[in-house]
Amino acid sequence: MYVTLPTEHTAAVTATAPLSKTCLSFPETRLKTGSYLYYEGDNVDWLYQVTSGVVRLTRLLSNGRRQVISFGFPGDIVGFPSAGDHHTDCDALVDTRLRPYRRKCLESSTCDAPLHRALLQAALREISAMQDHFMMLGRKSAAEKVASFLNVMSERVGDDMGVHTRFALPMSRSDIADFLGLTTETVSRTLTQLRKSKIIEIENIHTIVVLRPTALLGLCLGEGD
Amino acid sequence: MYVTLPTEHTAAVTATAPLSKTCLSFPETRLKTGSYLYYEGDNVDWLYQVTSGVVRLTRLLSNGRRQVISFGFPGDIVGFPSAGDHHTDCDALVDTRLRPYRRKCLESSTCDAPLHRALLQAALREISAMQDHFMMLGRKSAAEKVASFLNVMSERVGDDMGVHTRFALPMSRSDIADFLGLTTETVSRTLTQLRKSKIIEIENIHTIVVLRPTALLGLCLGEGD
DNA sequence: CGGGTTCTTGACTATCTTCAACGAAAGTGG
DNA sequence: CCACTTTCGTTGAAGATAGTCAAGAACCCG
Repeated sequence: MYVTLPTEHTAAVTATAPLSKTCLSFPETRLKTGSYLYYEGDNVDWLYQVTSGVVRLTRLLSNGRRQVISFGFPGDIVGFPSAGDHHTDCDALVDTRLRPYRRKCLESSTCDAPLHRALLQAALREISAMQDHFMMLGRKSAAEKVASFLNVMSERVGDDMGVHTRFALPMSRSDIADFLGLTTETVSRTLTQLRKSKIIEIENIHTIVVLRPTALLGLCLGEGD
Repeated sequence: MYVTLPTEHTAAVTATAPLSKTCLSFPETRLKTGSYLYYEGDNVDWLYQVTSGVVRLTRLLSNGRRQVISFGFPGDIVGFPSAGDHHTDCDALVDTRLRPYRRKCLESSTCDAPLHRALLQAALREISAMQDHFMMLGRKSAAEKVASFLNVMSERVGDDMGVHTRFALPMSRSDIADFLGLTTETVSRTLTQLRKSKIIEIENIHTIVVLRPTALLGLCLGEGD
């Protein structure tokens, strides 16, 4: 999951259906909270489609700085290889199930052509979503970043409750910070501000209710000027 | 071209050789300075490999904010589609030549399997390079960003002059700023600082000489602490 | 040469980070 | 199961980094 621009209605709510029925292949992988699916530098044998739970893709810099590259929510594909290797660490934020696909199904259409096409399309969608994320990282204020993040979460995993939307934040404040290029303090302060302006309610640390979706959407684009 | 981490030696200097000899197909496209190869929203019919010159991929936000997504230098592939459409604008910074490949050669291996594989690998490399770029946008200071940018430029298009390296900056300061998530003023000030500390020489506005590559590399990783 | 754009530099300001303290939540071991 | 320890989240004050506004210099193009 990336922070894409709200204008483009990510119409298709990401589906968790199998990408192919031909070579349905392998049983789901189960991953307990905190355990790793792979590490940076590992050889890639499989790609995975998250079917339930949430994973986190991270990249570390020598001096301890960290970037959360993306979160993998149900429907997302994780594990695209570069030169055959993984380029990030991947671990589970909560108990997670993943449907494995052989790497060679991405790289060749011989074993399962529809699957090959689906994985390729997923890779291309990934590129496009990452381009939007660039804009967010490079050109948005802290308030816009946090608002955009909450907005995407609400669209992707929110429970519709009429005007309101409730969703869980399975990740920590520092995960959010490292995802958006901020500090935990700034994330926390920004959430508090959104709460005080009655745009969201912080039901508990890991549960957000969006009270005024339109106001939130406005903040994503930088209206509060 | 993205700002990747300097640790991983991008060993293979990106080659401008054709990706396939099978279906060598179409004559090179020529693009004059300032003219557009495609616009955001255009339907994708072709991908292009830059053979000479430089293109710029940009994305605009309603309020006038701009993100330069990447620069296309010789060897780079541009034009990866998302849902069949272009997701950025692309124009030429200088007179440019591009080798076109049919989109369907990316999406299916039927017409030219080696080309299909090569384009797919290029897309996967793109994802990996963009992940590094996230780190740069989200977690680096202005000085680190500019130093990293110069470092990548020097590796990609620098003329080796013994210890020194000279290269042209075909893009404006504001292109660099929009690429790195800074303002033109900050880019300019940072370059001046690098010049004053004798790490680079600004031969003229669009030509840089790296005088102390090791010092530059140090700044990329944030040594100047 | 002249006009317009781009680049640089300065002064000031805003935003975000840093450092620090405290409270809440969660994990651990007896 | 409870007390203890540790981690995580919030808040405040102070400081730094980068942005804004403005002016002048350098560059480019016709």
